[in-house]
Amino acid sequence: MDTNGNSGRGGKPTINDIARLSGVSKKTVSRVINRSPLLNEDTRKRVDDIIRATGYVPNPQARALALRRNFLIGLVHDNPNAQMVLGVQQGILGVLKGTEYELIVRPVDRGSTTLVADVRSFLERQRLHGVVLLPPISENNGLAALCDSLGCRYVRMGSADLDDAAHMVASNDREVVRDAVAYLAGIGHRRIAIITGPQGFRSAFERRQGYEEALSAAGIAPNPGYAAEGNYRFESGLAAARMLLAQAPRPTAIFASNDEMAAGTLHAARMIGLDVPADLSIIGFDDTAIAAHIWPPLTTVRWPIVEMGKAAARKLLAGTIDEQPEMPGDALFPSQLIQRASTAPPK
Amino acid sequence: MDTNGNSGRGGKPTINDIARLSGVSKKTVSRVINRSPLLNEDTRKRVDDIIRATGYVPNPQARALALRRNFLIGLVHDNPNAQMVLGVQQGILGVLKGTEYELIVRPVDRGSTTLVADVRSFLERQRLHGVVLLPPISENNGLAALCDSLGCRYVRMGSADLDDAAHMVASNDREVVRDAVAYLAGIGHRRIAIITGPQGFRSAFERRQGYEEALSAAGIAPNPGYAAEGNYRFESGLAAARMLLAQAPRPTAIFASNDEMAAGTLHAARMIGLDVPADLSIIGFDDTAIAAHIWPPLTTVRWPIVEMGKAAARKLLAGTIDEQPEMPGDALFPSQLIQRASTAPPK
DNA sequence: TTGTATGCGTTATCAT
DNA sequence: ATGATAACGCATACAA
Repeated sequence: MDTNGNSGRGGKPTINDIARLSGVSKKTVSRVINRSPLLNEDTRKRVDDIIRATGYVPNPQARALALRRNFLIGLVHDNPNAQMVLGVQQGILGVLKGTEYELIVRPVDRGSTTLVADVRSFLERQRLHGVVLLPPISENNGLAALCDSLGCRYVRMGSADLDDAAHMVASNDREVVRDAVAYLAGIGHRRIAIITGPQGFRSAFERRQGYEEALSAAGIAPNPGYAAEGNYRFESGLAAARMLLAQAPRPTAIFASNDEMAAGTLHAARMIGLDVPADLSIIGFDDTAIAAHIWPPLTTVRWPIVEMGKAAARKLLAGTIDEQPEMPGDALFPSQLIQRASTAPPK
Repeated sequence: MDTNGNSGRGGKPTINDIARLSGVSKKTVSRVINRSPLLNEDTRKRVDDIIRATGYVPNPQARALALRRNFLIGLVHDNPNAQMVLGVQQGILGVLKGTEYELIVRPVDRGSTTLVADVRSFLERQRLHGVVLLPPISENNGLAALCDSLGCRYVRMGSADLDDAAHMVASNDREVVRDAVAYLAGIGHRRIAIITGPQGFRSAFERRQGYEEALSAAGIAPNPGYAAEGNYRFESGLAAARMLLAQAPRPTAIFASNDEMAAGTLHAARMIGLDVPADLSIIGFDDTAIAAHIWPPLTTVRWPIVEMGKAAARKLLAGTIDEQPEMPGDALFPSQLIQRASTAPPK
């Protein structure tokens, strides 16, 4: 027996109400909802009018059960960078707005040995439409394979092409760092040091590669003492910079692989009485809020993170009735060097 | 006919598989899942063993349909402050971890005339277990009433008690600002200015009240020229500070209602050659990453935002099988003054 | 304490 | 092009 359909008293209208009101079967209503091509235009319009008039909205829970798939987009990450998580969220949500999709946020522990198993049970339970994988876990090929095997769409974000265009939103870290360091060389610096990100992060690798390529292009011999590793945190930048600034001869410029470490570098310089940029030029990476607000305002690299989040969401929605038009730049996300006041020619 | 249950071939086990395997009805299995008290301990254990052995997990979509309620917690906000959104998320997710609940993030537009209608359709569609309302929209009583009428649990976060304990997680902004300004007075400042937050924000109101109460307690007559309004952004802080510093006599200390505006104040001071803290003391609010990383490190107020997010989630989960123990501090979230290097006695 | 029948609101299958 | 009927997987009412 089919009793769902509340005959107008209380509650929200169901597909049966619409069917009864428009004098068709519920399957036909379903076809209207799902934009089935094999539908008489007249009946489509008639049903559509009733839907609009009643304010009917399909029940997502029932659809999820029947389709064995939810209208949810997952954001799976290991909180590498607050600015990034929030920027990506903002981008995704901007695209999801007005669609029937919602965003569900899922932090994971990249160090855990059960990482893949955790994500698996999450995906199996929630039956998401798709997920966005943030670095560094986006670099895990096992996770991508898992999504595939579970029939869950995915898009990986990262600093290099790890996957095909449908599954990847990449920035050009290497290239832009090459430009940044070339800029330092161009204004006369020869003793240029780097504070790298932690080993195992693709972003750290790419940025260091860009640094080395720029040195090489400028004919500067790499100096092992001019490279120190940080972990993307302020304190590590401070420590790394102190080490770097203790070298003889002292570097006249430091590229820090993110803004937080650049801020640490600034503190380190100040602690030994160095003026920035007169005695030391500093370049950061990310263009977080801190970059423009410290003194001197930091020359840094701006990463179009919100746009990348949007692109990821658009790729996930491709082929659905909520499909968003692919944007021209969805394949390439050029970062750019933002020149502020922390860089100057060496004395 | 009852055919769901896949007899072991492919797919994940359903409640019917468990029922068949343990020789009971599916209703009994359902009782085990939902911890029904009226259950023979023997059968409970037997079914539980099968569940564990098979790795059975109830299908959330089916439960949602039958219960007409989802196992989702919503975070509804209007992005007032990135740090805050992320901190609350972190707190909520920390509590949700290990439970069957997930977090769904929903930005809204507080300026929209359809705000309440938007939230209504969101809640009606998703049938969330509960929502966390962030300021400033948490100050909207209509939203709280809406949640109530929809049978959706809610917790409001804010700077003052707007609701009963079960629905409110509040910080003591007024009190802590009173302490902060009293501290300035205590080290000798008499000309203390304030940069307020935007009108209409309860946090702005509370912080200003705290400022005025402290002045009054210190026997300092309020000077209208020593108050300027900002909008919580860097640029507004910069502009407000320039105005304040143009007053004669010039204030020797400025309390900025958040860190970003405090950073703007620092820039304004530097632009006219003032030394901080020798010529001007500055106190901020939030203890965002920027506070500790600018120069000089900023004296500010630390707001236990992550703990507040946790408390909100715990209140939402109260009474469920995933109930988390109430923590001692779940009613009170004392902020504290973090003394760093941007404050000193006046010259 | 446990089981039977039925509902939850949608989509899929297979007719016509 | 449209409809009748059976899934989808779990919970509730009522019976036993």
